[in-house]
Amino acid sequence: MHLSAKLKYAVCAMLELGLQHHNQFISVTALAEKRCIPGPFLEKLLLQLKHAGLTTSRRGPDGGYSLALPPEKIRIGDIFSAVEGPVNFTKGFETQESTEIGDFFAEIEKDVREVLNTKTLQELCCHARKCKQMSQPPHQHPFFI
Amino acid sequence: MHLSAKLKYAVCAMLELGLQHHNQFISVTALAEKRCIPGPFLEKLLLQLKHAGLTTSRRGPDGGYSLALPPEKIRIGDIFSAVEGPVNFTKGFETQESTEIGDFFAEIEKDVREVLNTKTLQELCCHARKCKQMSQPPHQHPFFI
DNA sequence: ATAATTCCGACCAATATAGTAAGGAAATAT
DNA sequence: ATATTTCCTTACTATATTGGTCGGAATTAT
Repeated sequence: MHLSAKLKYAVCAMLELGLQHHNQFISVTALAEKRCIPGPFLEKLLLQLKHAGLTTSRRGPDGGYSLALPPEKIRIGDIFSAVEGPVNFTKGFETQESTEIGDFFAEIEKDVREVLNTKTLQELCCHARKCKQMSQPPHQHPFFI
Repeated sequence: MHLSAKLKYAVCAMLELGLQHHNQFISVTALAEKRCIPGPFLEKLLLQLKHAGLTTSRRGPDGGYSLALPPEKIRIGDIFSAVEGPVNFTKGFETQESTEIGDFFAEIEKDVREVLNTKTLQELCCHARKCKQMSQPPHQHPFFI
Protein backbone atom coordinates (compact mmCIF):
# COMPACT_ATOMS: atom_id res chain seq x y z
CA MET A 1 0.00 0.00 0.00
CA HIS A 2 2.09 2.82 -1.27
CA LEU A 3 1.61 6.31 -2.60
CA SER A 4 1.60 7.01 -6.32
CA ALA A 5 4.53 8.81 -7.90
CA LYS A 6 2.11 11.48 -9.01
CA LEU A 7 1.11 12.24 -5.45
CA LYS A 8 4.72 12.41 -4.36
CA TYR A 9 5.46 14.83 -7.17
CA ALA A 10 2.47 16.90 -6.13
CA VAL A 11 3.52 17.16 -2.51
CA CYS A 12 7.05 17.95 -3.57
CA ALA A 13 5.91 20.67 -5.95
CA MET A 14 3.52 22.17 -3.41
CA LEU A 15 6.31 22.25 -0.85
CA GLU A 16 8.54 24.13 -3.26
CA LEU A 17 5.77 26.62 -3.98
CA GLY A 18 5.27 26.99 -0.25
CA LEU A 19 8.94 27.76 0.29
CA GLN A 20 8.83 30.36 -2.48
CA HIS A 21 8.20 33.95 -1.50
CA HIS A 22 4.58 34.92 -1.43
CA ASN A 23 2.96 35.92 -4.73
CA GLN A 24 6.14 34.91 -6.55
CA PHE A 25 5.58 32.90 -9.71
CA ILE A 26 7.87 30.05 -10.63
CA SER A 27 7.82 28.48 -14.08
CA VAL A 28 7.09 24.81 -14.63
CA THR A 29 10.52 24.25 -16.13
CA ALA A 30 12.33 25.86 -13.22
CA LEU A 31 10.30 23.89 -10.70
CA ALA A 32 10.75 20.69 -12.65
CA GLU A 33 14.49 21.11 -12.71
CA LYS A 34 14.78 22.07 -9.07
CA ARG A 35 12.75 19.10 -7.88
CA CYS A 36 13.73 16.55 -10.51
CA ILE A 37 10.21 16.06 -11.82
CA PRO A 38 9.58 15.27 -15.52
CA GLY A 39 8.58 18.59 -17.06
CA PRO A 40 5.48 17.75 -19.10
CA PHE A 41 4.19 15.60 -16.31
CA LEU A 42 4.56 18.39 -13.78
CA GLU A 43 2.74 20.68 -16.17
CA LYS A 44 -0.37 18.54 -16.14
CA LEU A 45 -0.07 18.11 -12.43
CA LEU A 46 0.11 21.81 -11.60
CA LEU A 47 -2.86 22.41 -13.85
CA GLN A 48 -4.80 19.76 -11.99
CA LEU A 49 -3.88 21.41 -8.71
CA LYS A 50 -5.04 24.69 -10.14
CA HIS A 51 -8.42 23.26 -11.06
CA ALA A 52 -8.65 22.06 -7.48
CA GLY A 53 -8.09 25.62 -6.31
CA LEU A 54 -4.70 24.99 -4.72
CA THR A 55 -2.46 26.80 -7.17
CA THR A 56 -2.81 29.86 -9.34
CA SER A 57 -0.93 30.76 -12.50
CA ARG A 58 0.06 33.50 -14.89
CA ARG A 59 0.99 33.01 -18.54
CA GLY A 60 3.66 34.72 -20.56
CA PRO A 61 7.18 35.75 -19.68
CA ASP A 62 7.92 35.72 -15.96
CA GLY A 63 4.77 33.73 -15.56
CA GLY A 64 4.40 30.43 -13.81
CA TYR A 65 2.66 28.96 -10.83
CA SER A 66 2.23 29.92 -7.20
CA LEU A 67 0.01 28.88 -4.32
CA ALA A 68 -3.58 30.03 -4.48
CA LEU A 69 -3.78 30.06 -0.67
CA PRO A 70 -1.43 30.68 2.23
CA PRO A 71 0.32 27.40 3.20
CA GLU A 72 -1.46 27.23 6.56
CA LYS A 73 -4.78 27.01 4.74
CA ILE A 74 -3.70 24.07 2.61
CA ARG A 75 -4.14 20.69 4.25
CA ILE A 76 -2.22 17.64 3.12
CA GLY A 77 -5.57 16.00 2.56
CA ASP A 78 -6.43 18.71 0.06
CA ILE A 79 -3.43 17.74 -2.02
CA PHE A 80 -4.36 14.08 -1.76
CA SER A 81 -7.89 14.59 -2.98
CA ALA A 82 -6.84 17.00 -5.69
CA VAL A 83 -4.56 14.36 -7.14
CA GLU A 84 -6.20 11.04 -6.32
CA GLY A 85 -9.77 12.11 -5.92
CA PRO A 86 -11.55 12.30 -2.57
CA VAL A 87 -10.88 9.58 -0.02
CA ASN A 88 -13.68 7.09 -0.50
CA PHE A 89 -13.58 3.75 1.26
CA THR A 90 -17.26 2.91 1.03
CA LYS A 91 -17.62 2.92 -2.75
CA GLY A 92 -18.19 -0.64 -3.92
CA PHE A 93 -19.62 -1.77 -0.62
CA GLU A 94 -23.06 -0.48 -1.52
CA THR A 95 -23.39 -3.47 -3.78
CA GLN A 96 -23.12 -5.70 -0.72
CA GLU A 97 -26.30 -6.57 1.02
CA SER A 98 -27.19 -3.68 3.30
CA THR A 99 -24.67 -1.40 4.93
CA GLU A 100 -23.15 -4.33 6.77
CA ILE A 101 -19.60 -3.33 5.96
CA GLY A 102 -20.27 0.05 4.41
CA ASP A 103 -20.77 2.20 7.45
CA PHE A 104 -18.04 0.43 9.34
CA PHE A 105 -15.65 1.57 6.64
CA ALA A 106 -17.25 5.00 6.62
CA GLU A 107 -15.83 5.45 10.10
CA ILE A 108 -12.39 4.37 9.05
CA GLU A 109 -12.61 6.68 6.09
CA LYS A 110 -13.50 9.55 8.39
CA ASP A 111 -10.54 8.81 10.64
CA VAL A 112 -8.10 8.63 7.75
CA ARG A 113 -9.47 11.83 6.32
CA GLU A 114 -8.94 13.48 9.67
CA VAL A 115 -5.33 12.35 9.82
CA LEU A 116 -4.71 13.89 6.42
CA ASN A 117 -6.58 17.07 7.28
CA THR A 118 -4.81 17.88 10.53
CA LYS A 119 -1.42 18.36 8.88
CA THR A 120 -0.97 21.43 6.73
CA LEU A 121 1.47 22.50 4.04
CA GLN A 122 2.68 25.14 6.49
CA GLU A 123 3.91 22.43 8.83
CA LEU A 124 5.66 20.63 6.01
CA CYS A 125 7.36 23.88 5.00
CA CYS A 126 8.55 24.49 8.55
CA HIS A 127 9.92 20.99 8.76
CA ALA A 128 11.69 21.35 5.42
CA ARG A 129 13.27 24.66 6.46
CA LYS A 130 14.55 23.04 9.61
CA CYS A 131 16.05 20.20 7.54
CA LYS A 132 17.78 22.69 5.29
CA GLN A 133 19.29 24.54 8.24
CA MET A 134 20.59 21.33 9.75
CA SER A 135 22.21 20.21 6.53
CA GLN A 136 23.97 23.51 5.98
CA PRO A 137 27.37 24.19 7.50
CA PRO A 138 27.34 26.77 10.32
CA HIS A 139 27.63 30.30 9.05
CA GLN A 140 31.16 31.71 9.00
CA HIS A 141 31.73 35.41 8.67
CA PRO A 142 34.05 36.08 5.69
CA PHE A 143 36.16 38.58 7.60
CA PHE A 144 37.10 36.24 10.40
CA ILE A 145 38.46 33.26 8.54
CA MET B 1 -8.61 7.43 -3.62
CA HIS B 2 -10.55 4.25 -3.33
CA LEU B 3 -10.04 0.71 -2.16
CA SER B 4 -9.32 -2.12 -4.57
CA ALA B 5 -11.96 -4.74 -5.27
CA LYS B 6 -9.57 -7.33 -3.97
CA LEU B 7 -9.38 -5.65 -0.59
CA LYS B 8 -13.16 -5.39 -0.42
CA TYR B 9 -13.49 -9.06 -1.22
CA ALA B 10 -10.94 -9.82 1.46
CA VAL B 11 -12.76 -7.87 4.16
CA CYS B 12 -16.03 -9.40 3.08
CA ALA B 13 -14.63 -12.92 3.21
CA MET B 14 -12.94 -12.36 6.55
CA LEU B 15 -16.20 -11.03 7.94
CA GLU B 16 -18.01 -14.14 6.81
CA LEU B 17 -15.37 -16.35 8.41
CA GLY B 18 -15.69 -14.31 11.57
CA LEU B 19 -19.43 -14.82 11.65
CA GLN B 20 -18.98 -18.54 11.21
CA HIS B 21 -18.91 -20.65 14.33
CA HIS B 22 -15.47 -21.09 15.79
CA ASN B 23 -13.26 -23.76 14.21
CA GLN B 24 -15.93 -24.36 11.59
CA PHE B 25 -14.55 -24.73 8.08
CA ILE B 26 -16.35 -23.25 5.11
CA SER B 27 -15.48 -24.24 1.56
CA VAL B 28 -14.33 -21.71 -0.98
CA THR B 29 -17.29 -22.40 -3.22
CA ALA B 30 -19.79 -21.95 -0.42
CA LEU B 31 -18.17 -18.71 0.68
CA ALA B 32 -17.94 -17.46 -2.88
CA GLU B 33 -21.61 -18.07 -3.46
CA LYS B 34 -22.73 -16.58 -0.18
CA ARG B 35 -20.76 -13.39 -0.68
CA CYS B 36 -20.99 -13.08 -4.46
CA ILE B 37 -17.26 -13.29 -5.00
CA PRO B 38 -15.81 -14.89 -8.16
CA GLY B 39 -14.74 -18.37 -7.07
CA PRO B 40 -11.23 -18.77 -8.47
CA PHE B 41 -10.44 -15.23 -7.42
CA LEU B 42 -11.53 -15.88 -3.86
CA GLU B 43 -9.48 -19.02 -3.83
CA LYS B 44 -6.28 -17.13 -4.52
CA LEU B 45 -7.26 -14.49 -2.02
CA LEU B 46 -7.90 -16.89 0.85
CA LEU B 47 -4.59 -18.54 0.16
CA GLN B 48 -2.87 -15.20 0.34
CA LEU B 49 -4.56 -14.51 3.65
CA LYS B 50 -3.38 -17.88 4.86
CA HIS B 51 0.21 -17.09 3.99
CA ALA B 52 -0.21 -13.91 5.99
CA GLY B 53 -1.29 -16.02 8.95
CA LEU B 54 -4.87 -14.77 9.06
CA THR B 55 -6.69 -17.87 7.85
CA THR B 56 -6.17 -21.56 8.18
CA SER B 57 -7.48 -24.41 6.06
CA ARG B 58 -8.26 -28.10 5.96
CA ARG B 59 -8.43 -30.27 2.87
CA GLY B 60 -10.68 -33.12 2.02
CA PRO B 61 -14.43 -33.51 2.42
CA ASP B 62 -15.94 -30.98 4.82
CA GLY B 63 -12.73 -29.02 4.54
CA GLY B 64 -12.37 -25.36 3.73
CA TYR B 65 -11.13 -22.20 5.36
CA SER B 66 -11.53 -20.63 8.77
CA LEU B 67 -9.86 -17.89 10.77
CA ALA B 68 -6.42 -18.64 12.13
CA LEU B 69 -7.01 -16.30 15.06
CA PRO B 70 -9.96 -15.17 17.14
CA PRO B 71 -11.62 -12.14 15.49
CA GLU B 72 -10.57 -9.80 18.29
CA LYS B 73 -6.94 -10.51 17.49
CA ILE B 74 -7.31 -9.62 13.83
CA ARG B 75 -6.97 -5.94 13.10
CA ILE B 76 -8.36 -4.37 9.95
CA GLY B 77 -4.84 -3.18 9.25
CA ASP B 78 -3.71 -6.79 9.17
CA ILE B 79 -6.12 -7.51 6.37
CA PHE B 80 -4.99 -4.40 4.53
CA SER B 81 -1.33 -5.31 4.65
CA ALA B 82 -1.96 -8.95 3.85
CA VAL B 83 -3.67 -7.92 0.64
CA GLU B 84 -2.01 -4.68 -0.41
CA GLY B 85 1.31 -5.01 1.35
CA PRO B 86 2.30 -2.99 4.38
CA VAL B 87 1.32 0.68 4.53
CA ASN B 88 4.35 2.55 3.27
CA PHE B 89 4.12 6.26 2.56
CA THR B 90 7.82 7.07 2.65
CA LYS B 91 8.99 4.80 -0.15
CA GLY B 92 10.03 6.93 -3.08
CA PHE B 93 10.78 9.94 -0.96
CA GLU B 94 14.23 8.63 -0.10
CA THR B 95 15.29 9.64 -3.56
CA GLN B 96 14.54 13.24 -2.67
CA GLU B 97 17.36 15.21 -1.22
CA SER B 98 17.50 14.41 2.51
CA THR B 99 14.51 13.45 4.58
CA GLU B 100 12.85 16.78 3.83
CA ILE B 101 9.50 15.21 3.09
CA GLY B 102 10.23 11.65 4.13
CA ASP B 103 9.94 11.85 7.87
CA PHE B 104 6.98 14.20 7.63
CA PHE B 105 5.17 11.47 5.77
CA ALA B 106 6.47 8.87 8.16
CA GLU B 107 4.32 10.54 10.81
CA ILE B 108 1.27 10.48 8.61
CA GLU B 109 1.95 6.87 7.81
CA LYS B 110 2.12 6.06 11.50
CA ASP B 111 -1.20 7.80 12.12
CA VAL B 112 -2.94 5.99 9.28
CA ARG B 113 -1.53 2.69 10.44
CA GLU B 114 -2.89 3.41 13.89
CA VAL B 115 -6.35 4.11 12.51
CA LEU B 116 -6.34 0.78 10.73
CA ASN B 117 -4.95 -1.07 13.72
CA THR B 118 -7.42 0.15 16.31
CA LYS B 119 -10.42 -1.46 14.61
CA THR B 120 -10.64 -5.22 14.74
CA LEU B 121 -12.53 -7.87 12.86
CA GLN B 122 -14.43 -8.52 16.07
CA GLU B 123 -15.93 -5.04 15.94
CA LEU B 124 -16.88 -5.50 12.31
CA CYS B 125 -18.58 -8.79 13.18
CA CYS B 126 -20.54 -7.17 16.00
CA HIS B 127 -21.65 -4.41 13.70
CA ALA B 128 -22.69 -6.88 11.02
CA ARG B 129 -24.70 -8.93 13.51
CA LYS B 130 -26.49 -5.81 14.64
CA CYS B 131 -27.30 -5.00 11.02
CA LYS B 132 -28.72 -8.45 10.48
CA GLN B 133 -30.94 -8.20 13.56
CA MET B 134 -32.31 -4.85 12.45
CA SER B 135 -33.16 -6.09 8.99
CA GLN B 136 -35.00 -9.13 10.30
CA PRO B 137 -38.69 -8.97 11.17
CA PRO B 138 -39.46 -9.28 14.89
CA HIS B 139 -39.85 -12.84 16.03
CA GLN B 140 -43.41 -14.13 16.18
CA HIS B 141 -44.27 -17.24 18.09
CA PRO B 142 -46.03 -19.70 15.76
CA PHE B 143 -48.70 -20.57 18.31
CA PHE B 144 -49.95 -17.06 18.83
CA ILE B 145 -50.59 -15.90 15.32
C1' DA C 1 6.04 41.32 -33.22
C1' DT C 2 8.09 37.96 -30.65
C1' DA C 3 9.59 35.24 -27.13
C1' DA C 4 8.17 32.98 -23.08
C1' DT C 5 4.96 30.68 -20.83
C1' DT C 6 0.60 28.41 -19.46
C1' DC C 7 -3.06 25.62 -21.25
C1' DC C 8 -5.30 21.64 -23.56
C1' DG C 9 -5.85 17.49 -26.00
C1' DA C 10 -4.33 13.40 -27.96
C1' DC C 11 -1.26 9.83 -27.68
C1' DC C 12 1.91 5.89 -26.00
C1' DA C 13 4.20 2.29 -23.23
C1' DA C 14 4.46 -0.17 -19.17
C1' DT C 15 2.46 -1.93 -15.26
C1' DA C 16 -1.27 -3.41 -12.22
C1' DT C 17 -5.84 -5.17 -11.62
C1' DA C 18 -9.56 -8.33 -12.04
C1' DG C 19 -10.65 -12.42 -13.44
C1' DT C 20 -10.37 -17.27 -15.98
C1' DA C 21 -8.87 -21.99 -16.72
C1' DA C 22 -6.89 -26.31 -15.90
C1' DG C 23 -4.59 -29.74 -13.60
C1' DG C 24 -2.24 -31.81 -9.63
C1' DA C 25 -1.49 -32.97 -4.72
C1' DA C 26 -3.19 -33.92 -0.36
C1' DA C 27 -6.35 -35.13 3.07
C1' DT C 28 -10.34 -37.52 4.87
C1' DA C 29 -15.16 -39.55 5.36
C1' DT C 30 -16.92 -43.58 4.15
C1' DA D 1 -8.65 -48.53 -0.10
C1' DT D 2 -10.77 -45.33 -2.60
C1' DA D 3 -13.53 -41.87 -4.15
C1' DT D 4 -14.24 -37.31 -3.30
C1' DT D 5 -13.65 -33.11 -1.78
C1' DT D 6 -10.82 -29.53 -1.41
C1' DC D 7 -6.68 -26.99 -1.36
C1' DC D 8 -2.85 -25.46 -4.08
C1' DT D 9 -0.14 -23.99 -8.16
C1' DT D 10 0.72 -22.13 -12.57
C1' DA D 11 -0.31 -19.85 -16.52
C1' DC D 12 -3.06 -16.96 -19.21
C1' DT D 13 -6.13 -12.83 -20.86
C1' DA D 14 -8.40 -8.55 -21.05
C1' DT D 15 -9.04 -4.16 -19.29
C1' DA D 16 -7.79 -0.06 -16.61
C1' DT D 17 -4.55 2.78 -14.52
C1' DT D 18 -0.17 4.98 -14.27
C1' DG D 19 3.60 7.52 -15.75
C1' DG D 20 5.05 10.09 -19.25
C1' DT D 21 5.53 12.55 -24.13
C1' DC D 22 4.36 15.74 -27.85
C1' DG D 23 2.44 19.48 -30.51
C1' DG D 24 -0.21 23.26 -30.86
C1' DA D 25 -3.34 27.17 -29.21
C1' DA D 26 -3.86 30.99 -26.05
C1' DT D 27 -1.88 34.60 -23.30
C1' DT D 28 1.22 38.20 -21.80
C1' DA D 29 5.70 41.06 -20.82
C1' DT D 30 9.00 43.27 -23.36
